[in-house]
Amino acid sequence: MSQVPTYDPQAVEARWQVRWAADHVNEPQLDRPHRPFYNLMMFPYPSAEGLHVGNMFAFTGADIYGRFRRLQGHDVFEPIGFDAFGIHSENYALQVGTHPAKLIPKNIETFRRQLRRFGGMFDWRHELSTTDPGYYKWTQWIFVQLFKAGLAFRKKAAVNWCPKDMSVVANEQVINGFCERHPDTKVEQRFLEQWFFAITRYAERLLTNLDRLDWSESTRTLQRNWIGRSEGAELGFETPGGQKIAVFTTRPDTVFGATYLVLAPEHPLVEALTADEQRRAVNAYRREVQAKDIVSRKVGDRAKTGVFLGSYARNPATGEAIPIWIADYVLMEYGTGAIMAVPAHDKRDFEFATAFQLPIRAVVRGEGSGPLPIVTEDGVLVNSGEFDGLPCREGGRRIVGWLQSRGLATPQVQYRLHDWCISRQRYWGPPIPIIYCDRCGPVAVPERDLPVELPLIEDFRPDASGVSPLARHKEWYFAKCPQCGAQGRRETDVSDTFLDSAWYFLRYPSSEFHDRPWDEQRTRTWLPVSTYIGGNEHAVLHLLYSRFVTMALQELGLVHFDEPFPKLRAHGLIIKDGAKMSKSRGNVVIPDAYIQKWGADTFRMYLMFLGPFQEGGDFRETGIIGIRRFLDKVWQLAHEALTPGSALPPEVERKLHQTIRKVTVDTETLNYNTAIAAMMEYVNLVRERGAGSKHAIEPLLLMLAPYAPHVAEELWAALGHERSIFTATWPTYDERLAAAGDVEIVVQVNGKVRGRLVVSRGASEAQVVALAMQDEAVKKFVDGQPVRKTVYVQDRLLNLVL
RNA sequence: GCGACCGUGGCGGAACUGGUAGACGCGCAGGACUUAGGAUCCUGUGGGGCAACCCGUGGGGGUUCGAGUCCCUCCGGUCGCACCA
Repeated sequence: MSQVPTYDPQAVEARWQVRWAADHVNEPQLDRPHRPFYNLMMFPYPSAEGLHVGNMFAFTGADIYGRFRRLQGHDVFEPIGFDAFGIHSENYALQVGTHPAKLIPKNIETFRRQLRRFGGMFDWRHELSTTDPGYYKWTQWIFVQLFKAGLAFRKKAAVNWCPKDMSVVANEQVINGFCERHPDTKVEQRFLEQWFFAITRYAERLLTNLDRLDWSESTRTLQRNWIGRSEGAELGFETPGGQKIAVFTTRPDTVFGATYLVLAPEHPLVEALTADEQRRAVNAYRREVQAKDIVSRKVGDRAKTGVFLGSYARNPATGEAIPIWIADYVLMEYGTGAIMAVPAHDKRDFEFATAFQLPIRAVVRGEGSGPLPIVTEDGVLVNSGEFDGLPCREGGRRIVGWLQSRGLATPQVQYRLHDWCISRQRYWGPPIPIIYCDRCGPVAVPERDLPVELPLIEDFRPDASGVSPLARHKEWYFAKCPQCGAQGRRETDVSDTFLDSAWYFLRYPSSEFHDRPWDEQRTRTWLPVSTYIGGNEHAVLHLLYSRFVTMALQELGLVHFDEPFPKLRAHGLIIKDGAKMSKSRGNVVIPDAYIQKWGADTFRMYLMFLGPFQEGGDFRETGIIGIRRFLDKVWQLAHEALTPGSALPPEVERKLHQTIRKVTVDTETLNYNTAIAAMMEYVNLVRERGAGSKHAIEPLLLMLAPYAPHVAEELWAALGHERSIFTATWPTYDERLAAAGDVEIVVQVNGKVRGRLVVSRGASEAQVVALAMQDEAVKKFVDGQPVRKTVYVQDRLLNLVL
């Protein structure tokens, strides 16, 4: 009997990583693949701290899936890259006093080393970094395409300004009024002229397409809520001065109960509608509101404040003159910036009317009719003229029709989604490729002049002026107008990082082409992405932006599909001691030391064994040993299984087929934890029966390969195979063999388990009942009483009801 | 406040369409082998009870022959949205 060598993960893993690279095993044929499979994972932001377990958890789960598909005969393309532009990187660079252009390559180097070490099946030929001019050339090119199509435009608007970042940020980057990157910093409101992408034009499509995407329901719900569609009508309230105040409402049925109007303090008509005697009060209020930051204005159940303008408008339904107020609970950015207040049927209006003693008129009678406000849409209309007695919904439709015929209403759909503000008054990003010319206006930089390179400047500090650092760089700032040749000025803002990542999946398969952003043939072959795996923290940001960009590109005829990620799976979060890992808590786990100690294979499997991949798990290092013991056992078994061996004992054979079935299903559905448990059960049985032959072990190694690729390769080779295990084929199972053998049937009396019987599969009810009645325990509980009813579940259970 | 998800041993977690609750692993206890062992192997391990049995999936109620799974209600937690008209 030969001596079994010791399992030394470091040696095994190093050996195979070198072999894989040398033999190009992870590099699929991109031009003529048989069964292309694009396995995408969300590329990391290369932080200075290096890859942490959260990243590794996500990448391992995605890599297992890719390797699984590979073994099932797909040509799997699994690229990786770096999302290295952005305020986050830049802030860190400022903090440590190193130029990001120096810092980022170092970080990327670290990430590369870690990503190679953990054994991902990456095709390194197609690595990309968003900071590479060869990449951001095309980010700028996309901007130009959208600009030419009228989808990128400049607009002066109230935008979110983060005083820490000293830049504007998108709505999606504001969390409860605080900056995404600075949870203690409230964003402010500034009126700036900024570049926007017209994502709202796609709101309806972004919403309806969700129905046909194979995404987890939670992610789709997040996007739906974010888009925030509401149906209603725009109603016109006329003033004696001839102005028409437009209000958006989702409850046109309650218009008879509108007893006053409220405009946002910033509403353009405020000036004109203010009566002289109210002017002082109105101006004071508007100043007060302006001084207040957005957060304290929007968040919380603040007491209502407001001021009467001193003028009136006509309720289009009742014809009554109703007072016009301004109040900060009405927001300029939603709807028309003005509302009709129906205090009887809206909580906010009710509070306001109560505070200022404004009239409250109920126009809906609900079931039971509780105290005001009655907000239900299930009631019937009252005090509404000819519409009395109609149910709310129908009444609403009829009222809109009636007002529409008088030019005072239009049915309308509103979205919560805003256009995407992409300007950033910062340095570390791709310059927006626009030149301002006094004669021609904003002109796109011609394609031949792209990229507009980000100049390497030492003084890249942002300031609070709202003007980018690039504006201080005069020789860069001035440029000739591409249209008329006159002296022009470059746009000095850079674009949002989320634009970089909104198209990276298009670049991967075509990354070697320098004359086109993506090759048409390659793109037709590989896209859309087969499976996308990533974190739910990007549910609205990255995923929504990517969908928008793809839709726009499709409409421009630049890609052949409108949804980039037909199948998306969100992984869970790894937590530590019940809490999210974060630098401030000091509980961030860095994988390197664990990989050093246990090896990448053990660590990969351990992470996957913590819990369901899509739910995450709690990291406790005590459990790692269990996985190591398992791999040790596999190692031992494989080395003892060098002979084909005789046929498997029936029990082992059955278990093998059951295991293949379970591991196949569980891997496909990303239930890696239970797949691993099934392999453990199988190994336990093989050992118990001493059945460790080649027959028993080879299928196990194939199933193990996605999870622990290095050790699987090593043992596969030890069993005499010359080619990589990833050129072999995933094992198949025989449903008949998996189901063979006897079964244990539970016998219940009145629903309580009283005995167990082993019978052959498919035994009839009569046979089982007869056997059960002979069982001592069962007999005791039946105790001679007549059995009123029997419930028999084939191969599972018999219940005797007395 | 609104919406979604969740609550199972000492711990992480299993349990297909309602059908043996606690798979698998950690930990723990006892034993074997050892100079030694934080290595390895074997046995046990939800709680109570000597046992027969009884009780157990956050609490209470319901449907059912049968409920962790379905329904109602309450409690607790996580996430998302939050004066969106």
